[in-house]
Amino acid sequence: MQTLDDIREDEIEHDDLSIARALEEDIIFGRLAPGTRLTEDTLLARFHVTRHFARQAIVQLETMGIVVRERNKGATVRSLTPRQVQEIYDVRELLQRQAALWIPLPAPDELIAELTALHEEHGRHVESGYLRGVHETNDKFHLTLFSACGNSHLVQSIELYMRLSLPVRANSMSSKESLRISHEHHRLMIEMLKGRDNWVLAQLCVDHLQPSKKRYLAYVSEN
Amino acid sequence: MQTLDDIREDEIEHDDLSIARALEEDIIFGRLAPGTRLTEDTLLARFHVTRHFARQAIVQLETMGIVVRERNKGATVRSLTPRQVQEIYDVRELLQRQAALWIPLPAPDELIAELTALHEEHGRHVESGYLRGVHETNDKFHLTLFSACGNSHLVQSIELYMRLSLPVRANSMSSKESLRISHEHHRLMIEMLKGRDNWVLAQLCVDHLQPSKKRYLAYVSEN
DNA sequence: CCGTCTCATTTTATCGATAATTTAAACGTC
DNA sequence: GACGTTTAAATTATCGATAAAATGAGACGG
Repeated sequence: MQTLDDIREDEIEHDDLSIARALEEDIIFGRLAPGTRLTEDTLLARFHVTRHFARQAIVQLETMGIVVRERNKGATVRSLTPRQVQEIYDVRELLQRQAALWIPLPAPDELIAELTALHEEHGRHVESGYLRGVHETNDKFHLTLFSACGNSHLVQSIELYMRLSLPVRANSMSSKESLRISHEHHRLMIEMLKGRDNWVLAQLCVDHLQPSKKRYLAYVSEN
Repeated sequence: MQTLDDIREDEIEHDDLSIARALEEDIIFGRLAPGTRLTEDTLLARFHVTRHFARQAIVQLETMGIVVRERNKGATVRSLTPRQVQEIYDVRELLQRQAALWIPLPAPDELIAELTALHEEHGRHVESGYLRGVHETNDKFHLTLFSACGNSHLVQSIELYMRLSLPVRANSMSSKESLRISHEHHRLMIEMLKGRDNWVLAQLCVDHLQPSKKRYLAYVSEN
């Protein structure tokens, strides 16, 4: 397997936020396994920044919940027990269901248009196998959708839990079939936004979360 | 009014977390009004720590959500618009209701005992007018109660939103009458934990939030 | 061979100093 | 007197160096 030291990013200028984002991506694409140690010096070498920024990036990752830090011991990529996964998804479902219920239906045309555009881009990335794009448009699609509920704090919390479940969702990125199913779900959501039934929409949003959760739990139980 | 510069804490040794806690207290007791500027040098002088810790304390406060930072401009105590207050409380109610619904009833004796002890301490602080103690035992009471739901992530989010609503709850600390009402609510909650009806308990937990929210919204609308 | 006690190495935590940025005031011009 | 420009003060951001802590390897006694 590729180790952290093999990766170099010479050209780009990094600040702590862009480092955090890069590492976040490494995690979702499985380049950084849960439990991996994250030393300051490694980041320092990889991103060519001062200790200050490497450090800040790590505290960033900590507040984003995708890394855990122990005093005087440094950071490791967070690894989730099945119990934690269940807890996180229970809260995720709670938050996303409520957000869906709060969206005023039928949704305005601009929102439909915006989501449709994202949906099409998402589809293109799925077919071309460009995983980074899939991930980005997927998250943006959901965030845009849920923002329609009108409660920015709720959306922020949803975003937090999307990040917490990053390692869980990583698995599902590998199979094109599951990506297509996910894409189809999105289409249905847009359809529902044109209607008037919040409950169906909410149920759809909750169901949408199940596949990757189940796949992950099945995966860890057999290992 | 007392300004930040008037406060000195010479004796005590501070780290960034204890500074954050001290400032958190200042906010809930109204010593630090929303919108107040928080410069590093001020903290430096007040707590006699190096710039490093003052700085870390501020980023702590930022992630706790009780301070906002603008790049190259520093931090100010977060001030909430009525809209934001409404949003925060909507999510708070959602989270706390669900936590209450998830608590297995009837609750085990140890939990009842623990909560009863906290409840009595809370009562003593209310009567003696020791506000710091009231605040601490109050928060501990709710956290202990909600922890019984078995979902630590949900509890963490509840904690976050308790902090976000700090400025709102500050108002309610001033009147002993409202503290007594709150205390009575707690007693009822303990009673409900002995029973089997999650829905009544949940409703109680939601109702418990209303007074301070309403008082705050009424307060800002007349100013 | 096992434990445990140095000691060197690795890694994180802290510090003081300097650089960069913003803010506000002083100044001059029209 | 209003407006734009320059300068000085205040404040935050960044840096490199040093201190402190944890880790692991090897030495030593049992």
